Amino acid sequence: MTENLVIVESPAKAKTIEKFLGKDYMVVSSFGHIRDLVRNNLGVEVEKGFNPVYEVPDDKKKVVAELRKLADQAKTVWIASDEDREGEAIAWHLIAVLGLDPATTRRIVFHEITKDAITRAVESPRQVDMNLVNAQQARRILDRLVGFELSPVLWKKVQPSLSAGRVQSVAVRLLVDREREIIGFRADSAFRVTGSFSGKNSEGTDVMLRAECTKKFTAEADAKGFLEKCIGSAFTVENIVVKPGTRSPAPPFTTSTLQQEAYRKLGFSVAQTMSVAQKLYEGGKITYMRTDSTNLSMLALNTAREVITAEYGPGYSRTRQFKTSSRGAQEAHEAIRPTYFDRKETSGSNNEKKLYELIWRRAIASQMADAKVEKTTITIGMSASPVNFTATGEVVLFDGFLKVYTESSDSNNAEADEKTILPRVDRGMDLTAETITALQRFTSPPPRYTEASLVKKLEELGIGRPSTYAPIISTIQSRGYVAREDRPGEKRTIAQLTLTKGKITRIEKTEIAGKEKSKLFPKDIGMIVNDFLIANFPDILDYNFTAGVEKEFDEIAAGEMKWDKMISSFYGPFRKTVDDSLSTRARMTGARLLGNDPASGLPVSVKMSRFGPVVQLGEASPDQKPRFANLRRDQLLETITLEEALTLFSLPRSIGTFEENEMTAGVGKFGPYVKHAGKFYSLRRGVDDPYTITEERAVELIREKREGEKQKLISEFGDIMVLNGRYGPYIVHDKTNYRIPKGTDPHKLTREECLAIIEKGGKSKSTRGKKKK
DNA sequence: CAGTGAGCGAGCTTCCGCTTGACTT
Repeated sequence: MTENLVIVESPAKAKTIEKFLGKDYMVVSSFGHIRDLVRNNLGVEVEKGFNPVYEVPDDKKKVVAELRKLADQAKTVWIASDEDREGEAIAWHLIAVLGLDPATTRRIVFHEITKDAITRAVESPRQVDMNLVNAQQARRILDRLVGFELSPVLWKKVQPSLSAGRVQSVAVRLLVDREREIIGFRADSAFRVTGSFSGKNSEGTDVMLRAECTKKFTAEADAKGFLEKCIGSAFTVENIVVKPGTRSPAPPFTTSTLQQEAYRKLGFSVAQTMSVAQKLYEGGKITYMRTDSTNLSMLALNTAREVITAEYGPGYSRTRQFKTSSRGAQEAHEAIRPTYFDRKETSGSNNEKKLYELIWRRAIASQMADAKVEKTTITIGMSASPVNFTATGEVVLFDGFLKVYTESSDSNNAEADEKTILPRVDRGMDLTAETITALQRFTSPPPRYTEASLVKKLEELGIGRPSTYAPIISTIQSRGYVAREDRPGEKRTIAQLTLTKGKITRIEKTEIAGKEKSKLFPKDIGMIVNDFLIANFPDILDYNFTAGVEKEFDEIAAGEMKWDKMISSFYGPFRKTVDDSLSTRARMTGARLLGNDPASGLPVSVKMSRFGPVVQLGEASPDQKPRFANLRRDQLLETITLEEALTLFSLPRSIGTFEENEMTAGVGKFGPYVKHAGKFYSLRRGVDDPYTITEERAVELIREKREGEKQKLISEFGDIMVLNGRYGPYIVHDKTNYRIPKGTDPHKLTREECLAIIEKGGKSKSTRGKKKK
């Protein structure tokens, strides 16, 4: 018989709390929500006042049965789910599903996980706040109505199995809008003039100084004219301005900022960051990783101060509490920080070590003193023109938090971040221009989103929650709306004029523009769905839709609005728009006529087909079948030209012979390939191109694959093979794979030993052929 | 196992937010 049963949301939290509460208390976890709207239909009885129809999902049945058993045996049940909308709803569902008495069940909340805080919480139990629960139900029902009414419209008007929702559709819109800005962008260029100056200062020291001209020249002739003026001009230090400044540390991590910095500093994807953080959390090394709060507990502030004082000295410590700035934050948890500040490093995998250190540094730095800097600007005047040159530099007088941590920025402009130290110069000092160069610089389009910068934007708009950022990124990719891709970029020519020793020379350089690494690109189906949704449901696709409904959820939580009234006033007009779009709108295919093929005179068009974007040559008629070709990964229906479309018909093409057999290059089910003697060889993504691949390279690929196959095969006994696979060596027999017992050398296995393993049925459980639920 | 691309129609797809394992050829 348990005296007290405490239910929390997370098992790791249960473990720590149990230690503080002593033996009269048993602490267990609900593993998040235990009940949800039914899965296979709308789950909302619209006619009955939007009555929600709940069920316990299959994967929660076990937890619920266990909780029910424990609750029956306990004298008092305490529900300690998080103190936010979702947590309150979990408490309410628990009471309903476990058949608890609302009057005697005690609802408590922990503000931090310390003995004091927990004892205090236990001393002041309350009852479930139904207004907060209703705000959650309204949120849940609205999301279900939007998702389950919009998606079927897409199935009818665009393609089956597509999806739309309050969050994902706006995430896709951000990417599509940005892509169109990039498509419409025309780069301008201007000449940036920089000079290297030399002189002798009042101490008699020779100094060199690089400075930038304050004027930019659009036309090359103007830049050249300016350089000509520089010949014979006198240069003088006109002014020196020294300004003190301070820099402050960033707040400790939230989910969103952790994802951004782990991407920028460690190259982690959003999902990777969360899975590594989960490991650290389960190991008790960091606090909870799904949080929107920058708040630190009193205990954390105090121990951080002790560690900083001991490690760096009292001058480096400055205790601060940060205000959470993000929209719609619910602050049920602390910021992400190390559980123990005195542990600078941790054990575990390399990634765990790296992420832990990042979290440690960020949290410690947030409790450190400001850095003191001195910014110097030197202005150089010239006799031949009113135009100036300026040099700026920065000196760190006191490093403060910079000793531990500097936040990275998203800009790929490393030059702009560079801080230089300037030499000592004096006002009125004469300078000689050693070289002056005018370099052509192009403006850049707005940057494409990375996974992490998209999360940042969503958070700014108050869309999505810490627990959903990673799933959102994954959903919009798995629906095919967007894809994470690299682009090699294109070469372009830039001009450079250099003035040295009274002579101007001109050279041309090349630079790579538009190179992208691991960026999110909208795909055709994403753009078509986006345009359809904006045309028909502009309100829901509005960037401020979530902010608007959140305001109403807050009113429901405050008891100032009825939840069913809010839902009803949304659903009326929404439902009408759904019906209108179903009855009036035509199918969307993104079709475009590009022109006519000069060779055959046939019309050339593009559209979204059942299997993806295609270019079509000719029209379907009883006596003629049109030809089709797939678009390339880096092409869009919206921007492809007639010329580009026509080259897509040149595959498969012959590229030469090898060992007396013809080689052809093409694109098949599994991507670009070279075919030779009936066998296929995949091309390397990002390296090879079926349109341009040479005979030599194709032969190289064939040889590489043959070599690889040799390595893969460890031994062969007729119908039994020992192979090297992705997860180590294994045995194949009769199309089934068998695990090799640990400690066995796969190279020494005999046919008899293999048979024994097969007999024993050391079968690896294969899900092949089975449908995943 | 290196396509397909029409149209019919059955039956299926789908949301967001809270939490962990399962399970890899």
